[in-house]
Amino acid sequence: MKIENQITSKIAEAVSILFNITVSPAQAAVQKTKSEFVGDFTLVVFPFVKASKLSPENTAQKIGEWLQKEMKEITSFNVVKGFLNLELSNEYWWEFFTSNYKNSSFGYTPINESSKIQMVEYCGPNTNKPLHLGHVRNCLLGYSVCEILKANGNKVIKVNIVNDRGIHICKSMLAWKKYGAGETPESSGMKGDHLVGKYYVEFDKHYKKQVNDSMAQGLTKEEAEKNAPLMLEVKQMLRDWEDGDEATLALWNKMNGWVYDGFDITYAKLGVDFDKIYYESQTYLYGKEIVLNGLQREIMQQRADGSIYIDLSKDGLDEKTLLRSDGTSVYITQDIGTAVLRANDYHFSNLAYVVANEQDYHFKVLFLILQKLGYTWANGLYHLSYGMVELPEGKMKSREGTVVDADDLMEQMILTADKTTRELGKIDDFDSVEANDLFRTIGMGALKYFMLKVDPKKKMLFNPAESIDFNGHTGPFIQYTYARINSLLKKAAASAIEPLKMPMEIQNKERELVKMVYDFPSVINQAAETYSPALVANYVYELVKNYNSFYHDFPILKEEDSTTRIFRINLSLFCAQVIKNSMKLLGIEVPERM
RNA sequence: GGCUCCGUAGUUCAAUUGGAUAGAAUGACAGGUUUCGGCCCUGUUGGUUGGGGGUUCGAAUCCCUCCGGGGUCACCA
Repeated sequence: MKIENQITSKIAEAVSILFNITVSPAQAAVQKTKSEFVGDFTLVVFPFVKASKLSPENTAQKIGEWLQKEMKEITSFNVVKGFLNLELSNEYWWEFFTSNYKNSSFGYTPINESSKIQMVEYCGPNTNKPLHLGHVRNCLLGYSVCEILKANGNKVIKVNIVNDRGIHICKSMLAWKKYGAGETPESSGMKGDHLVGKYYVEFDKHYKKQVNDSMAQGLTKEEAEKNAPLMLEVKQMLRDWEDGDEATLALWNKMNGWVYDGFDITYAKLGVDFDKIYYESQTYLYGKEIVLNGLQREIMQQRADGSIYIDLSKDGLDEKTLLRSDGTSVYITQDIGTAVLRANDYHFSNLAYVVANEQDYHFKVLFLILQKLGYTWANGLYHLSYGMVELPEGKMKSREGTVVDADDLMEQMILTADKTTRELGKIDDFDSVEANDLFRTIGMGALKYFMLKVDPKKKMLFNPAESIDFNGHTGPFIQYTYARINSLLKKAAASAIEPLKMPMEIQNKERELVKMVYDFPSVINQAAETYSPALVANYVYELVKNYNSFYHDFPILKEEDSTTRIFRINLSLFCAQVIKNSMKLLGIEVPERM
């Protein structure tokens, strides 16, 4: 049992005996003492002053005295206004330190048979264009959340949903057929997803020209758009696809194949992966029977024209159409089908969708419908609604060409890491494989940290110039600290064998570090509960800053007192381990040297 | 317009979920045994938490209102 919880239950006991009141665990809970004050844990006593009929100071004083008598771990306390600061014994912290400092999986909860199954959907690409900056945030978040959930003791299943059908992919196909002259990834040397994306743009170009020409001849914009030959052709192509026309399907398969080869490269570079990929072309028909079944059970209604909808007005939402009058599915119907399919495939207890907050309304409706259909697992659905990525000049607009491409972005980061690292000249003895691996580690570390340090729920500004910065609150800063500790530990290898004993004197900064690594498991827990990698990112940064300050102020290998020296070496070891484990949760590697 | 999310140093982000004097980074300026790896460390500077009201021992956080911004309101996805 964690010491905070022990203290909390003792506090409940204390106020019951002293003031004759019963309090909730929340009221008796302690929090970490702020660093400006002396102490380890703090109780806020204001909620008890009415019952104690004493001043806040005296209330705190009484509780403090009682706790000090009852708990051997509490050696002293002080009172500032209504705040009771408790200080734990060095022996307590020492006991914690010695029993965990060598544990390479410190903070991680093991997974066993009774672990919950947690599914996470992320990425969600379309097959008509390459991944962009928005997908990057999505993928990094999704992957990191999965790592955190695993570390918190869940069985995690990572799934992707690929939007591989519909008018958008037909546009690329048609343009390729008309203007492509048989171009392939091999013949052009282009990555498959980029090649297909090129023809999507190509379609738009020709289409716009047709529209403009018609408008010049006096048609309204609407008429021109609707009747442009290209638009009519592409709609016919979609019908052909739905009818199973062989030539159309063959072209579709070929071009999607190119795209998937391209995506695989991008996923690998990003360091993300999936246990199962769902394709909309395979699931889009599945929701229909569920809706029809819902109609029979009168959960849904039918209009005179045959379309089927659900009335959510009693829940503060609107009517939502689920099947068109011609009987075909709409987007949300596919999502209903896919969700049921997944529940049958994996029997998850939770399913989190990593999708941008522009779809908040969609998921509200989706979850509500699934609940109304009576699926028990529907209560375990969660929309991890993250904020959109914006650029200094505003939103990304594909029409204005301001989209930041994922592959280009990663390449830029790695090139910058290359340049910066070579300038420092510390890795002159690396061969080219080692060096390239390092540049990738640093460049991707910078990018990942930059995107994960901000609260997922908030929109974020992506400033290319700042993201590439390696100083301050950045990934490379953390990686550097790790590499430096690693170098220290290598040199210390011999002396570290001596037995670890508690030093006579423990410095404040050492004590702070011990307390910080002690927090790691609860940081993981909180990050898992709130689906927030940002908590881990900010925690590890704080730890690194504290370590650097300690490193600056105190000798480690050069410390003359051997007991203190051994302690400091092992404290460094413990910190390095927690840094590494934290970064792993963010999907970021740490280099042994840099 | 309805619904919804957001607004914190010049800028980018924090703030233990209602707790102490709102903290970091960056920028600017000033400093520090580059020999345990200086991609480091220490200062100074910078705030009416968008404005106003309310709730209470206590509000950046909860409620109301106004101002400003985003998203969303399809038989599109």
